[in-house]
Order: sequence, then C-alpha cells, then structure tokens
Amino acid sequence: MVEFDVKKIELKWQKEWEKQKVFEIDVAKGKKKYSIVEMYPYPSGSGLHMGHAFNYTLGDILARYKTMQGYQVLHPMGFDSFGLPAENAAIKAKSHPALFTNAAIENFIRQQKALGLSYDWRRMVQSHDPAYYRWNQYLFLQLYKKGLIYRKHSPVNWCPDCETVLANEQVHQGMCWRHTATSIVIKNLEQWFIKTTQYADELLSGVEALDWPERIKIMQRNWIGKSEGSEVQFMIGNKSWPVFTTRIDTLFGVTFLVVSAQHAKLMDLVTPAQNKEVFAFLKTLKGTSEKTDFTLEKEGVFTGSYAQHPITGAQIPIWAGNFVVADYGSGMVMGVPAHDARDFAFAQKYRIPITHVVKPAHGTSSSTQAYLAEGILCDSGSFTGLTSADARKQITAFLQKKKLARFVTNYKLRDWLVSRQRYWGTPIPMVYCADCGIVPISENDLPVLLPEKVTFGEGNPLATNKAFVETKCPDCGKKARRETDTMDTFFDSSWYYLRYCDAQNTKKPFDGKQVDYWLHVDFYTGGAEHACMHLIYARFFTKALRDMKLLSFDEPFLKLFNQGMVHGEDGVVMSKSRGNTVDPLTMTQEYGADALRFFLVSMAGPDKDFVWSSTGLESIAGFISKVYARSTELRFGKSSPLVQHKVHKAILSVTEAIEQMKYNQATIILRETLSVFEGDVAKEDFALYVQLLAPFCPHLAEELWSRLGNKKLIATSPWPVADTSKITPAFDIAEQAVEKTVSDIMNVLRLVKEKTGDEGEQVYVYTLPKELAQYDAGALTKRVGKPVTVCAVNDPKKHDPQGKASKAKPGKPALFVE
RNA sequence: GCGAGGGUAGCAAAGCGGUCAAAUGCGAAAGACUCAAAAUCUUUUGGCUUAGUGCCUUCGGAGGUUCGAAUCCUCUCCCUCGCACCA
Repeated sequence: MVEFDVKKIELKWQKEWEKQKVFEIDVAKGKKKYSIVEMYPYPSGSGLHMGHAFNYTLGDILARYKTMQGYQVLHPMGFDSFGLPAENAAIKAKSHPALFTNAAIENFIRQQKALGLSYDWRRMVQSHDPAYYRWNQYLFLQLYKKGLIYRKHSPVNWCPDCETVLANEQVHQGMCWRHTATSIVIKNLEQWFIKTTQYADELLSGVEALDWPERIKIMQRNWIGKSEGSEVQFMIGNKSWPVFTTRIDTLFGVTFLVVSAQHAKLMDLVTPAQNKEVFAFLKTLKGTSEKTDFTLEKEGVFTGSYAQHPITGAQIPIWAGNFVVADYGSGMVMGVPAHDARDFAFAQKYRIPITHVVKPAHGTSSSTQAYLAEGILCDSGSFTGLTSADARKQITAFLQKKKLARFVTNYKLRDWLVSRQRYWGTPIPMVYCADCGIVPISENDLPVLLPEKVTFGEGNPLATNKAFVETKCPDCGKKARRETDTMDTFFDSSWYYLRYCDAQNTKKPFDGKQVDYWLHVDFYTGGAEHACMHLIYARFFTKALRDMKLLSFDEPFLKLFNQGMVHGEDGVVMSKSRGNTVDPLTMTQEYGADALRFFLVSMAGPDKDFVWSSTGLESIAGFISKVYARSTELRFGKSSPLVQHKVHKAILSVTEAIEQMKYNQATIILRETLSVFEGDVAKEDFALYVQLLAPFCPHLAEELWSRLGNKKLIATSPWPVADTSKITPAFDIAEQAVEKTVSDIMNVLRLVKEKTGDEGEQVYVYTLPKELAQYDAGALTKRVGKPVTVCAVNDPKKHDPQGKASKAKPGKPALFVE
C-alpha cells in the first residue's frame, strides 16, 4: 500500500481553490445557474456537529457536480449569529455575546474549510453584523409602511427560561421550543406583530406546487389550518356575540354555548349570582396555558347568562369551559351535544339536554354517543329534510339576510409575534414619542446600532443603556424613547438567502437584478424542524417583498430536501447531552475530509437517518488510499473494450444516482468501478473515473487529476458524458458467465474435497471456441485460488482425461479438476 | 385519535411485478501471503442437496390480484416522526 499524506494533499488543494477563486461565481448572462443553499447554522460554541457536516456535504456534492456540468453555481454560507445561547453564555461568563459569536464563527469557518466545502465566501452573511442587520431594520420599516407590522395588546406566550415572549410557532405542545421542559406562560402584553395571516391563503395554496417532502407540506397545511364555516350571531342581552362553526347545519341542536375560560370578556357574561362559582372554577384550572393536554377532562361552569337562539329564539345557557381556545374564532363555541363528541361529553357531565337534528340518510343513529357524520336534517324547522351540505348554505344565507350570519374562513395561523425582550438581536427601529406616538426611525438613520454596554438581569437589557433609550422624535424632535425590544432571530433568517445574491451591497438589502438571476433557490437543504417556523416566515417574506416590488417571484425554495439524522453508534440520535457525538473535525484530521464526506453519503439514502459506524469510516478511508495507490500502479496504455464499457457505464450510473439524490448508490458504483483499473488502461479512462469521484472526494480527485498531467483544476472540468457506443451489453452477459463459472469451480472443488478429500491441484476450463476470450486464466486463478487453465473445447492439445470438455455449453464452460 | 414515513438475511442498507435467495458495506468464517500478526487479495455467509444440479423456506403477519410478488391491492400488528380539544 502506497502511503500518502491526506492532510497535506487536502490542505494543498483547499489553498489552490482559494487562490484560483474557483468558487467565486458571479452572474453570467445567458449561462444557466443553479442555486444551492444549506440552511445557515447558528454558530454555537461547540462547533460543527456531524449533522452539519452531513448537510453541507450533501449540498457540496451537488454544487461541485453542477459546477462541472457548466452551471453558474451559487453556493454560499452564512451564520444565524444573533440569538439567546451566545447572550446567555456571555451573561454567565460576564463577557459579551459578540466575543462568543465571533469566535464561534471563526471556528465554524475553519471546520467548513477543512471539509473542502465549495463556498463562495465573499457572499457570507452574518446576521449580527450591522452591515446585515441594518437591512433587517430597513425591511422592518418597509413592512411597517405596508401595514404588515403592527403593535397590539394581547395574550402572548412567554417563556420564563428565555425571559422573553415567543411566537406561536415557537411553542410546541405548550412548551418552549428551546426549553422542552418549560411550560409557556400566557401574559397580556403589548407587542410587535407581523401580519403573516394576511398571506394565509396564499401560503396555503402555494404549498401544493412545491417540490418539498410531503410531510413538511402537510405540516405547513396543518399549521395554517384553513377551516371554512359560518359565523353566527347570538344575542346575549342586547349585545351580539359571534360564534364560528363549520357545522351550522346542526344549529337547531344547540343546547348551550361555551365561552373560553381564558376569554378576556368572560366576566361580562357572569351574573352576580354565579360569580363565586365561576371564580372557584377558574381557580381549579391548571395554569393558563392555551394548549392543554388532550386527555384533560372537559369541565365548565354556568355563567348565569343566556343567549337567544338566532332562529328559534330559545334561551340558551352560556357556560365557561376549559376546552375552548380563547383566541380562535371568537373564543366561544356552540354546544351541539348530539353531533359533537366533546359537546356530548360536556352535556352528559352537566346534564344539559341533547337534541338530535341530523340523522343518517340510512338507518338510525345511536343515542349513547354523538352522531358526528353528516346526514339529513330533522327537527330543524323549515330546513328539515335537507342534506347537511345544503343546510349549511341555506341556513347561513337565511341568517345572512338578517345580518345574523355570514360565511367565514378561519385559520389557525396567527400573526407572528416578532419582538423579543432580549439583547442579542436586531434593535427594532422605532421610537415612542409622547406627542407623536409610535414613530419609525428614518431610513437614513439606519442602522440603529446595538449598544455594546447593557446591564443584564434587569428586564430588557437595552432599557438599561440610557444613551440608547433616550433619543429625539424623528417627527417633532422632542425627547423620545427608543424601542428596547429586539427582533426575533427568525426575522434575520427570513431573507438571508436573498442577501447571498448581493451580500456586500451597502445601498440596499439586495439588487433586484442579482436576485432575479440567482433565485429562487433550486435546492435548499436543512432539518425538518423548521417546517412551521423558518419555512413559513421565509415564504411569507418572499410574498410580502414581492408585493412591495422588491422581488419578482412567489416562492423562495422550489425544492426542499430534508437530510436524515445522524445517530451515534448506540443507535440514538447524536447529541451532546447523550454524549454519543462524533466530532467531524476530529474525523477529518484522522481519516481526511474526503473519507468523511464519502462515508457520510455512503451509509444510506441522504434523506434517511443512519447510524454512525467507525468501522465503516475506516473502510472508506481504506478505499481512498486504495484509489490513490491504484493510480500509482497503473501503466497507462490502451483500454480494452471491456474497460471502456465499464467506465462509460459508471458515468451513466453515477450521473443518474446524483440526479436522483441517491448518493449512496453512487458511492457503491464508484467503489465497484475501481477494480476496472488494473494493468493496462487508457489514461483518459482513468481520468473519467477520477472526475466521477470529484464531487465526493474533491481533494483526492484534484491530486490525481494533476498527476495525470492536467494543468487546470478538476473542479471546473466538464462532467463526463457517457459514450453509449462503448457500452456493450454483451460484456455484462459475459461477466455474469464468468461469475457463474467461478461459483461452479468453487462448487466442484468443494465437492471433490468432500468426496475424495482431495484439495484439487489444477482446474481446467473448456469453453466454446468463440467464448475463449471471455475467460482469463489469470483472473480465474486469482478468484478461485487454484491454478486454472483455460482452453477451447476444440483445442487438440487440451488436457482432458475424463472427456469433460464435451459438456461445455454456450455461456457455461465445461470443467475438470484433478 | 389524525397524518406521514418505515418494517428486507448477524447488523446497516439497496431493490419496489419476472433476469431475486435478493446489490453494497460492516461483522463473522475459511484460504492465500507472512516466522507470526496487521494490511491486502480470494472465497463463504437461509436450508437441504448435486462434479458444476435441483429443491425447499424466506423480504413484519394474514388474505387477495397475477401465468408470476420483497415489489400491486385489502386487512392487521409493530416502530419512528409530526399534529393534537381550532368547534
């Protein structure tokens, strides 16, 4: 085995790429482009983890492949460098988040470069850089002007660990997305919101055409949660309360109303007589979390009030209940126990009458449970006999004339709460003036720099810096107070991919022409955890900016790819807390970047989870050295047609595998194809093989390419195109015949040994004359471990004491062992 | 509960109507090389059988479609991940 210095070679080519600026790609009119973006990472102090390495390798293989195919490839990297971890680390260490962040980024870049990733570093984006976040502020102001940002007082999610409010998307099952053991507390606060709901319908309908994993699309649809129904007005006293329902066909079955126990106007409905009881009930409610446990028993208390049924005029008791969501619809629902499981349970518990108003078209419904399906209306006045679907239209239309109902579409999606009570983020460019109210900073005065000195632990950190807070009103010039909240870091990540197109622009966030050339992103990779956060926000931004005429397309990411998770050797997803992580940098140093890259994509399909295997990586490292060794052993001459056949077949298969994101299949072909290069082969054919290797093992490929005498880099060499005239199926058939013969020989040897105890000294293979060339005695000898003689059946000089040669058939030579 | 994705030989993972007892890798066993080991190379790795053949049982389980199924359909069990009282 020829030893070669992996580290030295890798470093050498990394430097060469940098020197020749091969990955610094600019707009080239008329040339096709391809944009590959991997979700930019939060630069954590612990550096790159294996999941990053995997993700970036996937993108890099594609980027290098597309580059070789002649595309202008946009392949940038950036850092989501604002955020809580750095701030918290700084507080703990009595230091500054910027120090942590800059060190972490430096570390990330070093590791990324060590992996041989083909980034255009000129395009790097760092969200904590004023050169970037000033455009956050700029875009914030644009959205504000468009009426897409507003401030309102409402119940909001507050995480006691983060010490800030959170967006709905950041609350998972009532817990903070960062602190999975911390329950969210609902607080009534005034906050900044982005009107994502304005695009709810387009965000939903746009999902359809996206080339995204189905599950992500489903998650987005669920999150947006479109629901079509009717809003019915119930008179309560002299006031009218809207109630949303998708089943207005069951209106005649309403026997009670339930208002959310968390509803702000609950007490308006409570009569003095019921006051005590309601308060007692509210006390029993655990916490005030909006999202409660599904299994929680439905409980309620009578408020003392009654509503008037909009059609029958009947008096309907109003209850307060723990199972009604306060801020969906109007926070009040109609109780139709006969046709809703929850209402049924509630009515049974509190002995509320149950009135059946829908029956199945055929047969009868049970009285011991709610009949949930649609059917034919009964006991519903003039609507009796209608189907549920017809009744919904007619009842709504009937009430609409009296202004008591209308068709309504509701969404689960809420406006995005975007302000945060933390330091390490983009300052919101707003000023509060006693006279003028809320006043935006002038665009000319951007950026509003994040002040360096603040005191932590006393509420909003920015509020502790007097010089920052005290300012003048941009309108009237009088003393005014700056907003001390910062932006959710998801604001930063909502448009960073746009900035990649024109990262150094100091005049505007990005140039339209640049963006038009590069985007949309053709291939976006990242984890599935962003399905209902970043990926919703980014889509919203694209649509909002399009309507501001800053963009000319509707969707940022046409194709989304979710890479699998890397599991530790114990089978559990790699995590620091589990202690089963493997450090990419260490692996790179030990086995080389090429080996790590090749290994990462060889284990399974890129979208599948896979388990780390140290023996697997070692074996890949062995393969890498073998390729190198082989290259030094080759005598270049002329390739046999068989070699050409195999090389060109490999070109076809590897190309197809890459196109289909089946990198694991590509690695198998690459490993198998190496054995083709033995003895006398054409330099050009080996060169083709090295090119196929290039996206996966760029350093090794570059080294071999240059040793083959190429002056230019393999990275920019044209991707091989298979010459199908050199692919001859007969070779495959012949090869199968040889395989079969090998196994036949082994079989016979075994049998001979069993029967006679004889090991077998010499193997004779008798082929049909025209097949003689297919069987190479040397190769067979090596395969079976015994001397093999091959001759044609019509060879007069053949040694054939038992006359076995006559058994030879096409594709199946005769054998004799002695 | 709803939804999505899975269940393939010791492990991992391809295959997704015939060319499938099922690629490839790891692991294991044997042989070559070596004083020996490592590395490397070769072979074997469901079962039974046979001078190179043939048969049987397999791709979570049970049925079905088909001349033919790991591959298609139905039902069922298990796993993983999302969503979860949205009226």
